[in-house]
Amino acid sequence: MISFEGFVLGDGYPIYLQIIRHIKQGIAAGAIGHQEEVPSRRALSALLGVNPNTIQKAYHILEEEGVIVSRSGAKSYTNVDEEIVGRIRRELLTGDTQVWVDAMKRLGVSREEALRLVAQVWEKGRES
Amino acid sequence: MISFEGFVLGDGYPIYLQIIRHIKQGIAAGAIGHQEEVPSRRALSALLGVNPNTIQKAYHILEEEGVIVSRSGAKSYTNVDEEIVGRIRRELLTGDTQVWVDAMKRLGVSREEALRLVAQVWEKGRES
DNA sequence: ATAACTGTGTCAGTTATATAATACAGTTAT
DNA sequence: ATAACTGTATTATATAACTGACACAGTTAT
Repeated sequence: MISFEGFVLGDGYPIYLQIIRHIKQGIAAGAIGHQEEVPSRRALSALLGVNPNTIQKAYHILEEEGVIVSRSGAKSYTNVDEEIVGRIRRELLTGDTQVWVDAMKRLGVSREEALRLVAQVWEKGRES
Repeated sequence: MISFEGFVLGDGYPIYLQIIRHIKQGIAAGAIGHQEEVPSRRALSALLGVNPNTIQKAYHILEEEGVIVSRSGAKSYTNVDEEIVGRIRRELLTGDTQVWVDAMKRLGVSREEALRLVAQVWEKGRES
């Protein structure tokens, strides 16, 4: 069963996208495997304190991307093969890094400064 | 006069926030100085193809933060002193880096892997 | 003074996100 | 079989972001 322990809703970013990201992160990190049970729409909506429709929206998109499989009436499960893990990992890892690097460049930060900044911020991690 | 050359609107992120960010980035990078002319609401709205109200929203927030000064009827100018530059630079630089580092940690990436990834992505820069 | 700009404000309408209240049909354990 | 779950769908409502169309007053160059 996929865990949402430690998951807290942020603001300024759509909830359904946060849920999609959380599951993709779990898959990319190897914490979520193949044929793993996904919390039901109602259970997760109750846990997070959001509307079932919001969960359904997230799950529907994940299904379109081939990450989970739903059968009407039955529980939903992850569908994780090598191709999907690779795709998600590239999407998250390279995507996030590219965004950050572009931001640093626009701020006029050199590569060396940027690397130093990372090393500095990495230590006092407030998460994970 | 503040330049919006090379500025392209992204999607999935509020336009007024993109405008605020663009100006703050210019200030943090040193490209925008003190008492510099800001494009009028109407001129920038025409340039970007968005509604004047959206520009007004961005400028209003920047004024509340003390970054620009507007006098009814006259042109608007930047207001950039040492304190403001420092505040903006910390806000963007540390903020962005923290977000990215947290994301990497959630993806189970080690500090060394992350630094290697940065070095790799830095080269083939698609911007700036 | 007057024309062309400037900032500021309001009102109505659209779209996306999220909520709320249901309903219906398929599955699964008992 | 039946109860308790599941996924799926519909309708209505609220709010934020954005658009569109104005109006009014202050500034500035001529």
